[in-house]
Amino acid sequence: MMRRADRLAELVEILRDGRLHTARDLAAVLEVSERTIYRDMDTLAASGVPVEGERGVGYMMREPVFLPPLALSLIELEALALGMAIVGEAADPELQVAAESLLGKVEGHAAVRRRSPRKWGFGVYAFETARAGFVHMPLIRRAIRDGLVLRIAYRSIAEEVTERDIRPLQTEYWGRVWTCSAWCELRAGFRSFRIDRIEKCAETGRGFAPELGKTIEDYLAMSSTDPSAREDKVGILLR
Amino acid sequence: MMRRADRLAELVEILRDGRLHTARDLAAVLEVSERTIYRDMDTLAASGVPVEGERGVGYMMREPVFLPPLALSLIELEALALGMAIVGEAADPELQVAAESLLGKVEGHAAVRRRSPRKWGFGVYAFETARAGFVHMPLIRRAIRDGLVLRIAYRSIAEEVTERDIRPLQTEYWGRVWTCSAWCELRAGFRSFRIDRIEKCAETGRGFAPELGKTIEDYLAMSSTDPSAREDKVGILLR
DNA sequence: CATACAACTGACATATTTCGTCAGTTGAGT
DNA sequence: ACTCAACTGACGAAATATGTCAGTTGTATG
Repeated sequence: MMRRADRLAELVEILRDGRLHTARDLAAVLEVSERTIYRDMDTLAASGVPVEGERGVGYMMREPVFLPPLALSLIELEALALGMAIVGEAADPELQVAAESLLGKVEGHAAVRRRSPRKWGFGVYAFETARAGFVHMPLIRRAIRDGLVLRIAYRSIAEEVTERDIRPLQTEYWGRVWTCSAWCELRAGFRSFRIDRIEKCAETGRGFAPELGKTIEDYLAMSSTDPSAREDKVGILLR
Repeated sequence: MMRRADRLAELVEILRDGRLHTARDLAAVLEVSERTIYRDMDTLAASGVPVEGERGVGYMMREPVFLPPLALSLIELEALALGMAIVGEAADPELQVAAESLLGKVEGHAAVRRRSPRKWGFGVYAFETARAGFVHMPLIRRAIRDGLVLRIAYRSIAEEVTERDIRPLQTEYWGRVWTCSAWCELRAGFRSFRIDRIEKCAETGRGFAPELGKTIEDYLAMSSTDPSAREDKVGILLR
């Protein structure tokens, strides 16, 4: 029972690697006929999975997707709604849109009962400073994902502007501002940059691979050795 | 195609009302035999949906669940992960657990490719003040959901402690502290309480229904007429 | 205690869906 | 022209789902 549904899920799981797959290969892996694969592709496409096939080439997925589990509890739903509300308020437009769309899908699917006009018993109010520098965040996120070296113009607390190449490792949210931790090629060390103080930000065209002593793990290991560092940082970041 | 799957989804949709349903009624609505309903219930239970049947009584769902849509994009996944990270850091344990469990389900299901040890390129660091008063939040959330009057002991900024009955309407997250907006029966007006300053909090046993002039809509309509109110509030809340 | 109710279970025949096979067509690149 | 691989339609075989029937087993109620 349900073997078909399982196969569809596994198909998506395979296609998530973003690479090319022929129906023949998929049929071999899943131990069904090619015909079945073609039918499954129809089903997936009809369900909104962005899979595309090209004659003579194979199948690929436009963008990675994932299939969530099938049951969330009320409290998980509430956590989701709160999280999306915060993201919608405190993150850059790219993530805002995603958060809205995600919550929309969820609410749209849970369409039946509607207890009150205001469904979720909370509001989220972020600070203006969190919004400054949002323009750079999509690029920074992509740089973290794909390992791109960025060139930024940064205005320090002392109002001095420096231009430098950085290898972004992680962004941090402090409830009021966003920062980006990176390996700074100018200073040859780890630095954290308040994203609202980044004046320019562009790709250099160079990429970077994880390098001993320059990875996010190294950075986190370093910071965690000094227990006072975190509190200090908060103080500095938010004054 | 997929008629069975659709029926299962509709079954959950019906059971979401949290009330009692007999197999006979469900069979009538879905236009299948009772036997099929029993088989479907097996399937749902096997899929982790918390549905329980009691002989001689009927079927009920322990806690409301919902079935998410089947495809999320990468950026939506990232928004979800960020949201859950923030909730996990800045909300009370009940929501923390839910956020963790939700993200766990999602990641567990998307188990295959794992580009790097650190999957999400961000960290979230909340303030200690956000954590104070967390003990009361589950009760407050329930009171908002179910319309319960609460009796609280509140220590004002001036350090005066008052005891009062309130009708909680909404909680707000300000990036650093949580507040609860409520109709205050003592002052006969809307008040916002910093949750970390609530010393005691208990049910009164009384409930309340939406009442003209005392609803969350009235409150929001009122606050929005004064554009400066919000900024003031932030200043006060966060000093 | 008897009765009603409704969840459950097993068996078996029937209906429906799903799958494999085969025999094509189409479109793109070489 | 040729290859590759996505696509399509048809049809029978296999697997699955469903209805019917005939029970059993807890729970609640008079």
